[in-house]
Amino acid sequence: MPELPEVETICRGLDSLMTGHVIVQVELFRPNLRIPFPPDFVESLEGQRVASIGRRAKYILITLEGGRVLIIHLGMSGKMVVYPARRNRRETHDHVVFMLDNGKEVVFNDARRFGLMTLTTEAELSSHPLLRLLGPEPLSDQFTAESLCAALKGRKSPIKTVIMDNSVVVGVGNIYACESLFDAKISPLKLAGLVMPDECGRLVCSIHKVLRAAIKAGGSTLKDYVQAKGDGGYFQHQFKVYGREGAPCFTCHTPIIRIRQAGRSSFYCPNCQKE
DNA sequence: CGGCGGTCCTGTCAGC
DNA sequence: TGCTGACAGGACCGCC
Repeated sequence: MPELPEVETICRGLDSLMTGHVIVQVELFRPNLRIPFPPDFVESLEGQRVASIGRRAKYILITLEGGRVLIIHLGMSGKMVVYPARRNRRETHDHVVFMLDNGKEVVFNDARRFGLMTLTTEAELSSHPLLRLLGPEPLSDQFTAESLCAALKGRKSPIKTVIMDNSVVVGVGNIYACESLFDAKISPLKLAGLVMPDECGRLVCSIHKVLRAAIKAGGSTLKDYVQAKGDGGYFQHQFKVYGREGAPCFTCHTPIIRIRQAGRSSFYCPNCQKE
């Protein structure tokens, strides 16, 4: 499932493919994804020209010239696949097809159906229930050592769980939480409220560094991620701890261990990462 | 209010 | 080979 770097990469791909083009036809192959499609979904999109493509957290935002905004979340397994021309048949788990005025098809395919699509307007975007309570973007000026410190104050959960909390900072999923904590040399088990200001500073720097590197690499490809233009990213080759249980730490050669936190796997080096 | 576990759904892989 | 259970990149909801 795409994390923020993947979503960012997909947005860039979709921008070059869709912006300026008219969506001539929309086909739905099921009545809902994680939530139902709005009743006017198809008619609101057909005939509309794409004005711009944006992103907030892991939500893809497709703004139409008429002022409506299509919100897309890819969930765990969703992908946007582009075909050069209309096809005769569908792939398994193709749920939504957008036909463009240049003949290309943009297809939303999502095996697990944790993804969603809905509509809003530019005016209501920031107060939309899905977006309203989101914390700062990790690569924005709003996410600083000071703001992170303030958000961690008094929190009794482990730091790893807290940086995955979208009200603290958005877009840090399981992979990049593990990788950022390794880079910052902080144990995922350390209680958030005990993370010191200098560690907050390191963690913010590490989140920046890891996300930027991943975006530069075009996202990470695991199993079922496909970039908007059909290419996979290659950041997975740069993982230092994620998925490396039992393998030697690249820094100190201590075996990487895996634990379970809030139902998710955490990978870390018990020697390099301090509590 | 914060934090945790359950849940949505399907596919894949390890182990027997 | 075939079955079973664990696990997978997210995020909401309800319960304590």
